[in-house]
Amino acid sequence: MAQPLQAQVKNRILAALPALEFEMLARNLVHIDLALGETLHRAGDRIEQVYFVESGFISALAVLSDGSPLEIGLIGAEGVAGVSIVLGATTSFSETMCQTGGGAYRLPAVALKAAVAHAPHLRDLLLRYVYVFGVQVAQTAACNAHHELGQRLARWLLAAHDRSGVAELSLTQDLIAIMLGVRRSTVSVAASTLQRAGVIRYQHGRITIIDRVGLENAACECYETVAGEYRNLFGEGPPHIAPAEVVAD
Amino acid sequence: MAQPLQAQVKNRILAALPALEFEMLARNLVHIDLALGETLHRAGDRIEQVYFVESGFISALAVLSDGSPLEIGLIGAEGVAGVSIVLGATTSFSETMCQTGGGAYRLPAVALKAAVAHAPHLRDLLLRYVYVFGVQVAQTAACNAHHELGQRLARWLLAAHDRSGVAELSLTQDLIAIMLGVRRSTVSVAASTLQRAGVIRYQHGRITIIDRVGLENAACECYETVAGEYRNLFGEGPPHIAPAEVVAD
DNA sequence: GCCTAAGTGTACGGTACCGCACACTTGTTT
DNA sequence: AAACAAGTGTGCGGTACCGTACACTTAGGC
Repeated sequence: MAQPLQAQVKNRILAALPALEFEMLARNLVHIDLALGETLHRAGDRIEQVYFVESGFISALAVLSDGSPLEIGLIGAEGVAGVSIVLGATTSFSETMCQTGGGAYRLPAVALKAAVAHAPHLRDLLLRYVYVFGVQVAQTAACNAHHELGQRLARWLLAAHDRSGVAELSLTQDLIAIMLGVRRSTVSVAASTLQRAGVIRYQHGRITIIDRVGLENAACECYETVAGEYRNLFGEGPPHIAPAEVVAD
Repeated sequence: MAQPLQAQVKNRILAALPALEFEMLARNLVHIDLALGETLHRAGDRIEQVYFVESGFISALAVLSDGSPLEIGLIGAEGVAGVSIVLGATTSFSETMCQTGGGAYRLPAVALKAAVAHAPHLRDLLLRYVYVFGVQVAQTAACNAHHELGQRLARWLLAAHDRSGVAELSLTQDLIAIMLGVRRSTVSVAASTLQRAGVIRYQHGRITIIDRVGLENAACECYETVAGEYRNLFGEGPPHIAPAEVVAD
């Protein structure tokens, strides 16, 4: 398991670091494959490792005492799972799990904490990421209270599309329903509406985004609000980015 | 307007600082009175000042594009409004406004940024506060999706009670309805249920908490989850703190 | 090809809250 | 004391989603 070359790293935080700071981490970065459904952090457990996502995306979930999880944010190649250790947290409030299969660079939490103390660019980037992720969570709170499932579903699909970079996602309605905190049958109705409108297509755990613009029109404002914050994270992007390149909502 | 003496400061972050670090801020701290309904930061505006709350409490609101606000978090004497500048943000995502009347120490954002660079305890405390506030927001997202208004109302009243430290609050059902993102008439029903149960009493914009334990029983788990995080913020408190002393959810 | 599990469509009574309206009560102003 | 604004209780049709159940379709293993 050789050290990664920064030029080959897809994670945008790692890629944006000055070479010197990247080298501080590189020794401890281990590339791992993420299986579909794999849990990275369990709610309440110590954060031993952090994960710089390379491909696929990760859900951060709040787990209520009755055991029902609910998604509070998505993490893709723009981010890190377990980043709250840079705020001084030692345990994980949320559960983080991979929804798609993918890859990530794993780094011991202690290594990140140590590096942050001597790598100002890394620290600033991570703190800015914390901020943007916080915006995502806050917008989700408002969205959950105010917007209908059809809009929320469209928003979520867009976010998943942005992060995974692929138009065909392996996702069951069952899973989506858990993420959004609604019945599976409710998702079924909303999804078939989107399908009839021709913006998505799906069969048996495979959702394909056909008409991205149509999906954006079907989504609530929350998508664009959060997407704008993410665009600012790594400096201004072009006004319109190809879907697979976008890092958004 | 003399410099504040640290011993007299009620804000828990300022009070917890080493004397040396407090002195770095003291020159620029200005005590101000917060009027009921006063807005401290407007969504999207630059953060020019931050506010270390001394008394009363402040709501952080997400404002949707249709103009409807929704509360994402409460800030009391345990916290700071505008703290996201320590994450590198320059503008405010949320709107912050005072719900109660109260007081705060105002500090120019640039002064805080400058101090943070040379005051490690201040920086660590602020980052930990950011973390706990984030937990509050995340729990609110889940709560909005899953819990009924009766529970959410009880949770909110407990949080307001903790932060203000007084059992009698000047709050109309109208205001609460906006915070919780529901109709005023829905609050009316839930509130009168709590009143009939004898846990609160209210008339004409004045709510009194009579039975705190009863209120805790009526609230969802979200109260206690977040309260626990806040207890950890300044080190472990005693297992049971007198209501007026609690800094919670 | 057949069997089974996984995934999806649909139905149906029930409930929480919406959206709106209006009457009533309380405190304040003059 | 009268007038008024602010705050609250209540009603009522409408809707989104719950909770649950069941039938149907598709993919994959044998």
